[in-house]
Order: sequence, then structure tokens, then C-alpha cells
Amino acid sequence: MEYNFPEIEKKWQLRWIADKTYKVAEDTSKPKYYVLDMFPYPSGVGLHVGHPLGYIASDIYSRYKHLNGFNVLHPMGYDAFGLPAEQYAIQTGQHPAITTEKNIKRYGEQLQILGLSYDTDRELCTSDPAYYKWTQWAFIRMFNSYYCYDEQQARPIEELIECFKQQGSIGLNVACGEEMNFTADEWNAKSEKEQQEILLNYRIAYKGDTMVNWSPDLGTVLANDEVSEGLSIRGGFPVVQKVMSQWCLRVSAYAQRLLDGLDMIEWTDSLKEMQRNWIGRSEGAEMLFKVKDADVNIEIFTTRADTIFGVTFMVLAPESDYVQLLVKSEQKAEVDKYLEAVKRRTERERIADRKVTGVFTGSYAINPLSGIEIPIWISDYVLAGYGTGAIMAVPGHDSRDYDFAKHFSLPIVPLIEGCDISEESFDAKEGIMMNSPQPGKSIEGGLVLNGLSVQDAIAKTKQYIEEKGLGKVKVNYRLRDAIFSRQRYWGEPFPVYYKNDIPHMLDVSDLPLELPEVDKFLPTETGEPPLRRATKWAWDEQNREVVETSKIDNKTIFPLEFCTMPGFAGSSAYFLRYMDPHNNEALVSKKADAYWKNVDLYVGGTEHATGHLVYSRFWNKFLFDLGVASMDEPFQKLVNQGMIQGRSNFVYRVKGTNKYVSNGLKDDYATMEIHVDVNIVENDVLDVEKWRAWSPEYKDAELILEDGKYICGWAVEKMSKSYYNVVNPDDMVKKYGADTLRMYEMFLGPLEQAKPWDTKGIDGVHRFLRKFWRLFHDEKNEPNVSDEEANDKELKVLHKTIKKVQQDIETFSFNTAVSAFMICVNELGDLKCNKREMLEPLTILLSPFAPHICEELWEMLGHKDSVTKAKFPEFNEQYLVKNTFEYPVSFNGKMRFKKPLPLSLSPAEVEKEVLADENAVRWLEGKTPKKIIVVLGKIVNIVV
RNA sequence: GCCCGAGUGGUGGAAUUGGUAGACACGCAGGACUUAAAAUCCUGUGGACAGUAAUGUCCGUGCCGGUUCGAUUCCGGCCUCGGGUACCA
Repeated sequence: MEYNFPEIEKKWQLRWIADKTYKVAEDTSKPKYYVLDMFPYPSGVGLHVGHPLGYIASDIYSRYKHLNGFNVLHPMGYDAFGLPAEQYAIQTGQHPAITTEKNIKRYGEQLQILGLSYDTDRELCTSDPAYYKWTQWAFIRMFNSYYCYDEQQARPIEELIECFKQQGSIGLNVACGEEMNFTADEWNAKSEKEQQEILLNYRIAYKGDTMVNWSPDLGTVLANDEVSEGLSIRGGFPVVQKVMSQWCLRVSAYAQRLLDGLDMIEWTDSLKEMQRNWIGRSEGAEMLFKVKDADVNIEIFTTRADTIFGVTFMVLAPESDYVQLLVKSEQKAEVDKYLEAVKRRTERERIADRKVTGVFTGSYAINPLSGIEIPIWISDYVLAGYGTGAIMAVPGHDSRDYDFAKHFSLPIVPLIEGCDISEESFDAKEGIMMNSPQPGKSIEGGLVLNGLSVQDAIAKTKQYIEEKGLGKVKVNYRLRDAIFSRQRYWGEPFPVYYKNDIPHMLDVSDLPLELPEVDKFLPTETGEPPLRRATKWAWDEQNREVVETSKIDNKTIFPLEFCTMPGFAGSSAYFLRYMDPHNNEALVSKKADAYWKNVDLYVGGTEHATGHLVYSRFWNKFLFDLGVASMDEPFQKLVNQGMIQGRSNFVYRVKGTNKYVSNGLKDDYATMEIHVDVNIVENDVLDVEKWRAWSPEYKDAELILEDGKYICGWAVEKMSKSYYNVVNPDDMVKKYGADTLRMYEMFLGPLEQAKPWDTKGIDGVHRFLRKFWRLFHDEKNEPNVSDEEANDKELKVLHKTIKKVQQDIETFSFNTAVSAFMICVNELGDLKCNKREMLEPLTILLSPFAPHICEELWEMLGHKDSVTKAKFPEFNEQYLVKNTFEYPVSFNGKMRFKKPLPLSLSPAEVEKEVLADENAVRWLEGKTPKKIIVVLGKIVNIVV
């Protein structure tokens, strides 16, 4: 074999390990660059060919940066806590730690054979107590912090307590669950327990009653980003809404900073947009509606303050606290019936059938601007979790209110001149106001909006209600606090014990608090989390250690928390830990953090847009506030690699027979499509022998061939075992080598685009590497490199390639970079060029893409040091400059001829040249040119 | 519904700021080398029409229109597909 990739790749992988080639340390003499992949969850099935796409891309980029003199941090680790390992544990009884370890080992091997330049000494794993110690530590710090809006940062909770002692809560501008008003005296008079309960309303990590997504099948709560269309993302189980006391993180306090920070970072617009939508900032107004004959004011939120005169009723969310206050006795039975019906419906059912439902409370509110009485209704189209859980309904200009009004025959008032609301509401924020107030229903000296544009009316109303004290301008966010408890075993234990039902934190010096052993990984019979089963899960406050559960006396020994942290806990600050992974005194040392700062390039999939990428930005901002992280934003630049889909192959069975017809002939028969393993199909041609051996049912099958071949049909589907379309990177490496696989994955198409994996074409890349190898070798495969000087023609080829490849790498256009290499090697092959002056820079240039072969050739060229220590070649513009050019000229976009002209000519001279050219004169048919268009020294057109 | 993104040969995909559309690769067809195969190399390869031929002409970047000397690229409208999100007031 002339290009012996198995031997070469093995040799260099072992040498990289032995020499610690990719080990990095802080080095202030060099600029730093931090390249990070989103670390994988090590699942049982191993990697398929789609996973390494991003890893290869980031590896190419970090190698490229390294060649350009940067000190590159490029680590890898494992996000090891999670549901699949636990589900597997429940089924088999095997401890998730064992499964996880096994899977990690397999992942490690699969990644290693790809030749990725990770500093493996920095590898981390979120389920390792030495790592999750710092997850627990951060949680304690969040518990001991509150968020101050004036300072726009997290502050120690002691400051807030001091404030309460001195002046109470009045006038404080801090993040909290619900507004509280108490004086210093009131605070000081409260018991310790009451004070602690109040503080939970302010802590950044807090325990509170919240509406949660509860999955009965999984036996746990889920965060909003773990639920889609009323089903859990993992497993697709139904989710119901339920009020539970849970640990939460006050992510909402950071909403504005999370939004503002997006302007400072280089992410794709679509990803930023997704985050903006998720955060969902909306500017509006909060207004109070007085309830008739009751001492209650209903607070509502609206973005359409201008429509205040079109309010014909109000609606409360079924879970709203106002409901019980406002239900009149004569309506009570009906309301209770409705509330009961709503409770039974899952989130999914609510979405699936959008029937208009609701019930009248019997109470009326008074429109503060018109004085008109309006009925108060209850309906599940109003959400308790957003705004105030109550709305003013404007059926003329809100489609949901419109449907409700139509269904219950409530009045509808149009407010925009010329709008047609006979069939549907007019929701657009445009037009000129009318009916504001309605004729004959104005209040003396009240607000008048008639004749104003919608935008002006919104502004005027806001100003008016603020002046009159009827409400205030308010910004609302869709972003909810993160629910941080999971009723699960395989997660980080909370460093929390309960004393008199009040949560207390362990001391930082007591960490890590390790997961206890349990007999089963299932919830208890009474539905409590698995940790309830642990026999040793109590905290001895005096000796500061975990002791037997049976010893709990609630005097010195207390119960520990039974819930564990969710999947995103461990992945929220791992990028900081890589900077200083063995530090036992801090998450990251000041020195390491000051040097590495933040991630310069983060590569991963879009599926984390609203989960991980929100949580980790929040977490990092919190640590930034503490002074632990030096950068406000953790990920400066982010590139999303597209998903690699599977490409399935089919055979076509003629119905009711054991005959199979080739794709091109299938229309002549009634057939059914059957998946066939893509690994026994090449270029859509079925390997019949392997197929017959694949399954007994095909052993004696009759085939109807075309041109002597069986051609399979194909379709793009998810890569999945059940479609038999999973392609394993190990097999590809075995067959073609890691260098070929790396380059082929890049060649497949633009990095960010989703594309199907198709093995067709990998031969082309493999062929390229063989051609590259042959440039350095003679017919007998003996090294053969000439020391002759390169000529201009060859240097032009080289410098053209350097320029193109450099540009392409910097713009993550790796597919065209691979093309540039192919063109270059083809041209050098044509020139029969084997000159060292050419081959050395080319080897360096190619080494980020195909490191193994380049190391081998580099060594062959007589270098002792690794090619990774080389310097990226500089291109010289001088070799690219042309003295003359041969550009096409077209007349009115139709006729063309080619003419070489010196570059230095002025447009007038060009015109003269053209008229002197007999071809041109012929094409011009005697007409004189009106205009000769010369762009940047080239003729692009001649207009006659 | 709303918000993004994308539609180019048989296939994956190129094309800088508006300037020769289809680079590069796959596949296919033909050829060279070989006893043969593998490997390698060479030639052709968007479509239609004309020509013995070199070649030439026309049509072609989802559809319709616009701006321009010139549009895959810019503008307006529509269609299709992919992603996100949703009773968010």
C-alpha cells in the first residue's frame, strides 16, 4: 500500500500521547485562544458519523490558530448526569456510574482515533465529585446572593438583611418573587423562620411554590426548555401543570443583561433571535382596574395601552389569586366546576383542542379611563405565569379576545378608523384611533385618543396613567426562573439540609456532598424521590458529616434534600473549569481565569439555543458578579454545526412475493419499501451477497435487476438504528483512515447546514490524499523530493492556495478549503512538481485537516519537531499579480470574445484597444460604442 | 399564526462588492495501461437546436414582475421545503 494510513495514524496517535503534544499551559508570551466543543452526553450507542462534525471543525480551527502562534486551549469532557443512564439503571439495576464510565471509555476511544488535538489532561466529567463540588459551590453562592437592579448585579444576601434591619423592604429595587412591603420594625419583629421564608423571595437560588411542568411518567419536574408541545423532549411523555415547592434559579433577574449581552457577541443572527424570543421582552403598562362593590384592584399587563377604551370585559387565569376573591356566591358552583375541568386537562390537551371555554365570576370591574362597568370572566386562555395572570380584553383588536367575545356574545368595539371587525379582529398596530372614548361615554377632562396614530396613542396613554397614578410603565419578560429540582437519582445532590423545614446550606468546606447509595433507582412507593431510599442521608451539623438517616433527631442531625439538580447544572460553568481543572481550592484560579478569560470559539448544535446557552450565560454572569469569572459573556463567537441526517436505503418487495425489484423498475410493480442496512449498499448499489447473508428472509429472494445491478431507493431521515442508516465513524476510519474521514466530513457541505450523510464521494477525498502522498514519492513509493527552486508558475499555485485556504478557514468555509487543496494538488501533479519549497508549506497548510499524513510527510522531509510546531505559511501577493489579463467582453450581454490587455490601461485606452480589435469591430457591426464599462481595471461590458 | 433560513446539473455543492453560472467532488460514458482484476491516468458530461467538424445560436440558478448596460446576487409579490416559537395580552 503506497499510502499506508492505518500504520501512519496509529504511529502518530501514540506519539502524540507519549510526547504530550497537545498539552497546554498558561504562557503569557503568546496570545491565548480558547476553542470549545459542546461536550457530549456519553450515551450507550456510541458516536455516529454525525457527532464528530463539530469536533473536527473545531479541531481544524484550533490547529490553525496554533500554527498562527496562538496558545490554544482545546479541551474535551463529558456531560455525564442524565436520564438515559438512570432509565437504564432502573431497568437493569446497574449503577449509572458504571454505565457512564463504560460509555465514556468508548467515547474516548472513538474520539481518539479521529486525531483530535485535545489536551486530555484537562478532561472532566460532570458526575465526578471533584467536579460537581463546584456545581454545588455555585449553588450555595446563589443561595447566599440576591439581585440588585440598581447595581445590575448579584450581591451578598447579608447586605439585603442589613437593609431590611435598617429600612425594611420599601423602595428597594431588587429582584424578587413577589413584591413585599415591610418596615424595618416589622422585619425585626419577625421570627427567624419568618425571616428565612421572606429571604427565599429574594435569593438567587430559592425554594418556592411554582407552577411546574410535571411528568408523571418520568416522576419528575421539567424545565420549560425540556418540554415541547406539552410533551417531554426526552421520551415524549405527557406533561401536566402543577404547583410544587421546588428549588429555582432566579434567571429572570438577568433577563435584561442576557438580552443586552447578545449585542456584544458574535453569534449567528438566527441564534440571537431565538434567544431574544425566548427572553421575550415586551414593553407595556400595568394598570389597576377597581372591582365594583369590593375592595379589590385587579392588576393587568398590556402592550396595547391605546386600546383601553375598547375593553369590554376582563379575564382571569384559572389559577389566579383573584379568582377566589371575586367569585360571587351565585356563580360559585359553576366556577368550581370549570376550575375542576381545567385542572384535569394536560398542557397538551389545552394546545390540541383550542376550544373557547370560560365562566363568568359574577363580579364587575370599572374601566379607570371611561368608568364603564365590565364583567370579569375566567378562562384558561389567560396564563397564570405571564404578566399578572389577568388581562383587559379588547375583542376588537385581539384575536383571542375576539373569539371569546363571539363565543359568549360579549360586546366588541372597533377603535381604529376604517377597520373591519365583522369577521375577525384587527390586530395590527397601525391606523388612526376612534371611539376613544366612545361617544357619550367620556369622563370630564379625561384622556382622549381620537385622531392619534396607534403609536402616539400608546405613548400618550402610558404618560396619562403614570401621571394620574392609574398604573405604570412596565417591561415584562417571557423568560421564567429555572426550576432546579429533579426528583431523580442521577444528578448532583443539593448541598442542603432542612432544619425546622427551613433549608440550610452546607459549608463550602464540606463539599463535595457525594451521591448516596440506594437500593433501587426508582421513586419510593409514596412517590418521593429515589434519594429518600438512601439509608445514609442525614446531616450531622456538629461533626459536619453525612450520617445514617435513622439518626435524624432534628436537633443536631437533620434530613438532607432528596431532590437532585437538573441536567443543565453541570454544563453551566464547565468551560471555566477547563481553565484550571485540577484546582481543589477554587472553581478556577484568578491567574488561570485572567489568562484564558472566556471561550473565543464555541462549536455546537442549535438544539441548545434556549437551554444550555441561556443557563450557562446566566451562570457565568452570576460568577462574573462574584468576581470569579472575568468576562461577562462566556462565549465570544459561536458556530452551529448543522445536523447530519441519515440517508436510508430501500429495497422494493413486490407485494405478496419474495421478489425484489430494482429502483428504476419499481413503477412496473406494486411494491412495498423496506429499509436495508446502508452499510451493505455502495453508491445505491446493493451488495447482493451481503444482503442475502444479512437476514434469512432474503436468502432465497428473487431479484429483478437493472443493468445487472440492484439499485436501491433512498430517502433522508433521522439517523437511527431502526432505519438501518447509522454509519459508524470507526468503520469509516478503518476503511479510509481518520484523515480521509475528517476531510470528507468537511467536504460534505457548509458546516452550518444540515445535510444527509452520504458515503458516496468519500473515495474522492481519499484519492486526493493518495495524490498528495505521491507528490512526495516516486513510482516505487520511495521518498522523492527535489531541492530545486520553485518557478513562478509553481509559486503562483502555492500562494493562491495559501490565500484561499487561510480565508476559508477564517470564515469556517471548510468545504471550499478542501476543494482548494484538491485543485492545488491536481495542478502540482500536472506540473510534476516535487520541490521541497512547495511541499513544505503545503504540508503545514494541510495539517489542520489531515494531521496524521502531514506529520508523517513532515518527518520524511527531515523535520525532527512535530508539524504542529511549524508556522503557518504567509502568502505573497506578488506571485498572484497579473501583468496582463484576458477578460471577456460582452455587448449588451450577448456576444463575447476574449482579449488580453495590460492591466494599466485607462478606460479611454481600453476603448481604443477595443475599436482596434477586428473581432470587436465585427461584433459591433460598425456601431460605435456608447459606453465601455470598466470596473477595477477590467472591461465588463460595452454598450452600443 | 408569527420569527428566522434555504430553493442552482443525475447527486453533494462553488460563484468576492451586481460582472464568463455550474469551481471541486461524486456518478455516468468512452479511452489508455494490464493475461485479467485492483489501482492509476486521460477525455467527455446543464438542456435544446444547427453543423461532417472545429464551432455556433438560443434557453437555463423555485415562480411572476421590477431596478440595471448586466441579476444566482438588489427590490416587490407568490410557491415549496427546513428550523424556532406560540393562547406571552
